Order: sequence, then structure tokens, then C-alpha cells
Amino acid sequence: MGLIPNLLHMNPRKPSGIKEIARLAKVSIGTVDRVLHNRKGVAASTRARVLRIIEQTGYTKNITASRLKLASTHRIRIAILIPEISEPWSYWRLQQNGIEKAAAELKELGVTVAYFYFDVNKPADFRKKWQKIRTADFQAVVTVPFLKKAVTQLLEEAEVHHVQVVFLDTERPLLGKACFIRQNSYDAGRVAGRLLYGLVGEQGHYLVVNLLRDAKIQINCQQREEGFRSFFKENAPHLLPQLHTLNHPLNTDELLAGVLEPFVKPERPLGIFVSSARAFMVAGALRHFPHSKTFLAGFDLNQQNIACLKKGEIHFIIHQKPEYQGYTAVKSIYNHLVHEEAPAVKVDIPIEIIVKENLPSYIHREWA
Amino acid sequence: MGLIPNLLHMNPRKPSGIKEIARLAKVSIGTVDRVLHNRKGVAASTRARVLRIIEQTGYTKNITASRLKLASTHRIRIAILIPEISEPWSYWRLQQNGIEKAAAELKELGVTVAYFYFDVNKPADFRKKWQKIRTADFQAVVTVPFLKKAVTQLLEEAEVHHVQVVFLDTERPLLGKACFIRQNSYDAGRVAGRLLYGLVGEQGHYLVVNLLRDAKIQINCQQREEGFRSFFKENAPHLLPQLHTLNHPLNTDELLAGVLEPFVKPERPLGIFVSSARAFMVAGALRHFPHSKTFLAGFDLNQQNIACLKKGEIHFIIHQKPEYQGYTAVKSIYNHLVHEEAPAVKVDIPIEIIVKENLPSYIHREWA
DNA sequence: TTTTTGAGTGTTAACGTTCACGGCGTGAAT
DNA sequence: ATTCACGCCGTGAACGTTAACACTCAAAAA
Repeated sequence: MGLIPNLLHMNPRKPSGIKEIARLAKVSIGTVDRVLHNRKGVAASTRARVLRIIEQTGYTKNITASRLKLASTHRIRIAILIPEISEPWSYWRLQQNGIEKAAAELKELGVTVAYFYFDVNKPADFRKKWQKIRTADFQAVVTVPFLKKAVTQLLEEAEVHHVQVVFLDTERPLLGKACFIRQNSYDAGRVAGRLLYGLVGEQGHYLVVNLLRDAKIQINCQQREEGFRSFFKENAPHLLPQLHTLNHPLNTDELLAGVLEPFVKPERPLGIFVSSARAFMVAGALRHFPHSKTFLAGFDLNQQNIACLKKGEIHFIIHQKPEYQGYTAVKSIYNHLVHEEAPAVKVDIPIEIIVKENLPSYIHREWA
Repeated sequence: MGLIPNLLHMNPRKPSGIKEIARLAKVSIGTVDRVLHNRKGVAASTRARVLRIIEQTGYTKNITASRLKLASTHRIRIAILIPEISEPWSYWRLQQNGIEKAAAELKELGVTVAYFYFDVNKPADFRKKWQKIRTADFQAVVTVPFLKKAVTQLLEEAEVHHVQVVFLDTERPLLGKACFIRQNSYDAGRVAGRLLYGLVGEQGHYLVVNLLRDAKIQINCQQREEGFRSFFKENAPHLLPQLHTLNHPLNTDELLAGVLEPFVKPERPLGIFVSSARAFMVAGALRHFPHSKTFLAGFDLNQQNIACLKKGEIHFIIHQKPEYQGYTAVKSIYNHLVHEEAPAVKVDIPIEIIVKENLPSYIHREWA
């Protein structure tokens, strides 16, 4: 340890980075810095010379050093504008966990995130919170595209104020060049079609169950159903007469089991695609028909779905990786702001298929 | 931009980090540094006082600043000891792509990786390359546990020389506390069992195809078969008589189609599980039996398998995410060496299921 | 002619961490 | 009494980047 003299200190390494560029271009580091940041105050000839050296040496700036310097003065501020988190295991809580993990990693690089929660039923609340964000110079905002008109306004104002917008979990055809982190719902529906068709086969019937909140269907669920139907249209069009849809309001008095009864026949297999995260409710209702040959596919690894998967009551779950979405949103924004040549944030979350047997490899592990 | 005076420069922020600790403990930053690095030369009372302050303030060192300083003197050197890469699309090439991506990200933090390739058929070559690594002070080595005896020796010597070892793609029961990045082959086989059973059902027959290189079965393939069989043992033991194994040497003169023929009967469905990355070969052979009801599952998203998946000749692919494995190996080593409290590297790659419909979400996307 | 401007430069002090070096003391050896 | 050793601690120069500030000339304004 102490026996070997420290050779590195005897022959100092030749400087790399901006200092080396300055030496080669016969200017000071100040000038190189001005060129790199496109600041004025550099003669055209000097600028060209410096740029040539930068080109030739393939210089890239040391982001570690840059962020170390900037962390104290020019922080990167990201606003998170998401629906109020009611249940402790809600989808947005998971997204937020991912966001917080990213924030922790980026903290010492001068990145801060601030949360703003809005009431999904009140567009005015969304607008109000956005105005707070807009007037508080954030570089970026991560939000959801639920409230169509309010979001359109947000996009326009964000463009004017140079605030980067990233949508989580969006499906709405996005105006302009908005960024997003989402899973393709249409394709996810197609995957569910493939999986249930494989299990149920030609002799069976099929049912799409949309569980409605406030009597209206979510856009995600709608697109998933379209994808599901498109699979059959392309691969087994003769089965379309056997493919039905059940829209069932969650806040109804009717029991789900009762509504399902006409579809469940002991003599023929039934494939049920639940377009939302509540497949476990359908699984519960199906316990009234113990001798039916029913196969169930749905979304999201919440605790109830996991339990049903383990018991064999749900056969396939499609995972949306909410934590990963949140994590990726923040990380991508950072990368985009820091490496200027980095592409805009457009991430398609893979459509991951969970069955009973690969569940452990998903829940016993870090998700990032 | 220039209109607002820079307030941050007028009221300087109170220092954070080591300086603040020093101020509170009424010592210099040198002493704090000595305490943080457990170096001698600090009075016991002073050390206790500093440690108390560190505890109270919840100080954590700024790794950005630390690496900036250390990058020039104490680089983190990682050796990669993997089989020679023959084919351009080989599995190890993909792993190496992931490694290189991680290396690029960590370059400015003073991390360097060096590659050593060995001939998988020559344990002596493996040993020779390892000796080169051992004598060249690397902090860590990423390798594969193929050659049992040579690897045991490596592990012992690495422990003595404080070289961290991380195995890629391992299944061998690992001696001691070795680290790994792998997919659980047994569980992957079980997943394949679930998927094929779902498609083929009770009336079908099942076949495990092990494609042998040099007449011997790879340990991965063996464990996958065990997992596959265990699924049927648990879920459909009555089908075990209908479950056969075919070990087929790749360098034989016999045609695969000929060997498969006795198993393929037009009247009954057949589920084939190929335990390696060459399911496309079985798919090719099956083209001789166009009217058979055959279902095929295998591993890895190589180009031939992808083509078969798109054509519907292969029904399920299990993805091992080789690029992600390589990336994770290097990143995890870095995190472990840099955050001393970080856990040892033990990563289970999730068993990801690919069908025709979710393939696009896997191949049109960054894997990290 | 002298002063003033300002465009084009160089200089320097940070950001938080690291570590060699040197400078105090106190106690032991000469 | 003078030297030497050594435990304990502070100082300062880096790492590469940033940006305010200071300086130097020219040409334009007085």
C-alpha cells in the first residue's frame, strides 16, 4: 500500500477535456467554454478554429464535472403533475416510487422534483396546479393526458415557456411532438387475444369485460378492446360472433356474478379479457361457477391479481411496469437536458406477459 | 436571461458535504476525510465526535465529486473474461454490446473495461487469461462458470487478491458467495411447460429437444428440461408418458426432420420445447410436415427465431436479455464498489415471454 | 487629441472530494 | 539540554467545467 511510490504523481498526466482543447487551439479555456456554449464574444475565426479542434479530437464534455459545478447554481427542476393518490397501492403510487428512485440517484447532480396532485374530476384543479408550475420556472413537467382540453392548453403554454412535457401512460393521439412513456394499449390487447385464443381455442366463447368507473370507459380500456378484437379479426374471424363485450359499472347494485352468468356454460370454454387492473373482481365472481372452464387475462400486478395468479384463477397478466415508467420518465428528462444531442423522450414500455411460473422473477427483484 | 440579477451569487449557499461536517465538528476537512476513509491519524475522541455529526446530519458523500477527483488517479478496472466471439450475432456479442454501453456511460467516472477472450474447449487457455488478469490489478472480473475446475481455482485466487467476481449466465451451484447475473433456467423451463400445456392441452404429446454441441448437453439446457418436466409432474402427471426427450447432436449426418418424424402425427397436437436458442432449426424441419398441429417454444431473440415467430412457426420465445445482462453486470459492479453499502451483485433476469404480438415492443426499443 | 465604448480575450474562484505534505505539539532517546 | 520520533491535525492543490470579472486593444465619440 505505502510501499509502492505513487508514480502517477511524478509524471502528471496530460490534461484532457477543455484544457487540452484550449492548448491545441492556442486560446484560453474561457474562450473554449464560450464556443461550447454558443455564447457571443468570440471572433468568427477563433470560433472556427476551436470548433475544428473539438471536431478532430472528438471532445465530449465531462458531464460529471459539469453537473458538479452546476448543481449549486443551476439546478434541473422537474415538476410531477399527477392525480391525487388515494389508495396506498394505487397505480400512481407505484409510478411515484419509480420517480423517487430516479430523483434519489440524480439528487447530487442537482436535479430536484416537486409533486403537484390534482383532482381527476376537476379540470380547473389541473389548470390551477399547472399555472403554479408554469410560474415557477421548471424545466420539465411529467403529467398525464387525461383532461383533453386542459392538456392541450398546457402543451401550448409549455412550448412558449420552454418547459418540456412528458406524458405518462398516454394513449390519446398526441398533438405535435409531445414526449411520452407508455405501453401501447392496442398492441397489449392483441397480445391478450393471442394468449386467450391459444388457451381457449376454436370451440370456445370470448368476453371482453370493461369495468367502468363513473359509467364511462377509459380510453386505455377502449383501445385494449380494439386491439383484442383486431387479433380475432385477423386470425380467427369466424369466431367474432362468439366474442362479446360486457360493460359493467363498478358502482352498480347488480352483482358481477349475475351479469356473467349467461356467458358461463359448463360445456364450453370461455376466455375473458378484463381490460383494466381489476381482473381479480371477475375472478371472484367466477367462484360462483366452480365447474366452468374459464380463462382469464388482465392487467397489472396488484396484490389481488397476484393472489389470483398464484391460485390459477387468473391465467395471464400483462405488466405495465409503473415503477419503471416513473423512473424512466425522470431519467430520460435528465439525459435529454444534459446530453443535448439525446433524442426526445419517446419510450414504449414492452408488453410483458406474466404467468404463475414467471411471477417470482418479477416480484422478487428490483425493477430498474 | 440577463435581466434578472443572479441572486444565487449574492447570498452564497451554506456549504454542504464534508465542509459542513468539518464546521460542525470543529475540525478541518482533512480530519473528516480521514474519518470517512477509516484512516489512522485521528484521536479517538475526535473520531467519535465526527462520526456523531455524520450520523446526525445523515451525510452521504457526493459520488459525483468523488469520482471526478478519483477518475484521474484511481480508476476502476473491470476485466471481461468471456468465450471467443465467433459468429457476429452470437450470444456473447450481445452481452458485450451491453457491457460496452455501460462502459461508455461510466467512462468519465474513471471506469475502464478490458476484454479477454478464451477458447471454451481449452481450460488451459482460460487459466492463462485469468493469470494475466490477476497480475494486472483489476478490481473485478466478469466471466462465465463453464469450466468447473478452472473456475473454482479462479474463485479462490480472486478471494485472496480481493478481485470481485461476477458470473454471467450461470447455473452451476456456486461455491461460496459468488455474484451472478443470470436467468433461472429451471423456472424458465417451467414457464415453457405452462405455455405449451396451455396451447396443446390434454390430448397432445410433448417433446423436449436438446440440440447437442459436441455430443454433450449444456447445463442450462439440462436444467431447463428439468423445469419443463417438473411443470408436468405437478400440474398434469398423467401426461408424463406422453412427454419424451430427443437429444440430437448438431454435427450428425442424420436429418432433424427424420428424427422428428415418429413424433409428428397429423391427428394429435404436439408441443415441442427446444431447450436452446435453435428452435428455428426445429421449425425448419417441421416444414416437412405441413399438416401437423405442432407448437414450438424456445429461447432467445436471434434473427432466425424472430423470423419464425413472425411466420407463426414458433409460438413462444423466452428472452434472456443478453444485452441487459452485460449492462447490468458492469453497472452493478460499479455501484457495489462505489456505494460501499450496496449489496453484492445477485440479479435474477426476469423470464420474459415473447409472442408474435408483443415482439415489436421488444425489438424496436432500447433494452436498458 | 483625449475619452469612451465594446468586442475579443485571459484569469480566477468556485463545486465537493481526495490525499500528499508540512506543522505543531508531547514524550522518549541521545 | 538538544535531538528525534510520532501522533494528531490543518493546508492546499488538484479533478474538469462554469461564469463572473478583468484586461487589452482597436475604433468611435467627445
